[in-house]
Amino acid sequence: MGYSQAQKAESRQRVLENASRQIRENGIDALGVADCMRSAGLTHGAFYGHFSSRDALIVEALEHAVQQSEKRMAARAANPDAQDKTPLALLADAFLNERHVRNPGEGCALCALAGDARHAIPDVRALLTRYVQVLASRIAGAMASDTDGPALAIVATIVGAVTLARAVDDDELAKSIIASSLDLVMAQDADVV
Amino acid sequence: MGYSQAQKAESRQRVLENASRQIRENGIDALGVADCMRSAGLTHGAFYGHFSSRDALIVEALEHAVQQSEKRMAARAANPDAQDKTPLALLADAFLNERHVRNPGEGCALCALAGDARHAIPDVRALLTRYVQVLASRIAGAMASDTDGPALAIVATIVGAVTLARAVDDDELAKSIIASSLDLVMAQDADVV
DNA sequence: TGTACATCAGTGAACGCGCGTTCACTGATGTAC
DNA sequence: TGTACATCAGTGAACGCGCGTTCACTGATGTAC
Repeated sequence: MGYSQAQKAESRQRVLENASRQIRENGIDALGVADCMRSAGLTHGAFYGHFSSRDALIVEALEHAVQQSEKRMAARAANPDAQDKTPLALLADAFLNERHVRNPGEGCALCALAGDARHAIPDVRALLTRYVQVLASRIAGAMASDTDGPALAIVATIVGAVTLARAVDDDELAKSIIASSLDLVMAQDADVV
Repeated sequence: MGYSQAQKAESRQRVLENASRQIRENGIDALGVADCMRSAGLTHGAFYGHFSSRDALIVEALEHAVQQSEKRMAARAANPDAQDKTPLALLADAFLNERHVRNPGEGCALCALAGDARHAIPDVRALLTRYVQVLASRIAGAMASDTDGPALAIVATIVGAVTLARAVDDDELAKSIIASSLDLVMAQDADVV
């Protein structure tokens, strides 16, 4: 066939972005080498020209997803619109909404893969561990109170709510989980004792 | 070889209990037919004398885990010791402790499998959905307030906290997640506005 | 600028492996006489 | 109570299949002259 050098970089990027979406959508175990190559318009044989192994792709795809999330968080924090909302409300809304629940492939990597992390390779656990800390410090920074106390609990509530809303087979229950959790998180904004 | 009828029932129970522990410990995908037969002291060929398929075993093993958790919750609610703790504190302590985090195989099926549910067969999702509702109504019943509002959020916080504590590769962070989440849950006991 | 050729992105067949599942077989159990 | 035999829990080899990985090959790209 013949492909230019520029096309190779594009191919690689396409594979990476597809894999990043697929692991969030279907889980790490479900990512097949042939699958993600096919969805990038290639055959499986070309895979090892781009990545040294399936595990290497998974780590890079997760890095991509995490970076994407962190960029979005930074952009949202710097964004001056919606000034009627507190910083914590802005952050919580970004995770606890129906669109995010319905589209794991484009959403937060931690919400999508928290359950997979325990069984994943060390690099994956390390990446998600760091992301937990980044998320917690963003939450701590967005809160009225100056203690870091509830930040990790809020991360737990957000991840648990999104995970459960996606887990249950009842749409109404899923909505209630999100609504109830959003209320609980927001309540932490006010009560500086 | 030759085995009595009573032994067959014992074998089946052993396979079921092993599978129930294994799916909580390693996830649903990781449960192999040969693995769980071997850990029950049998060879893989005998499997289909007990269960019609791998999926059928998974559903029964999960049912077993859920029933076990529900029994334990009922027993704890009826247990009169530790009267210095509120009913909600008793419930929260049962999930948010280091022993539970360290031993997913003997713990709550929802905390262990919330992330897997999204990719699992409908029967598994249905079982875990019901369990979410059972847990939420137990929490609602244990609270001072008479509104069901925060119950689902507390379920989310508990499941998220246990999932994250098991996910991260840093023991201190895991402990902080549990401690912070326990504080957040306990705080819901007091503030009847 | 035009030609010859080395490079290398991508193809598709093939590999070993582990999995869920099937099945012919074994031999103690437990029933029928 | 003792014997003959059907039952059936468990064994272990075999099956098809999909997976990650390898590799000989193809043909346009892009460089050297």
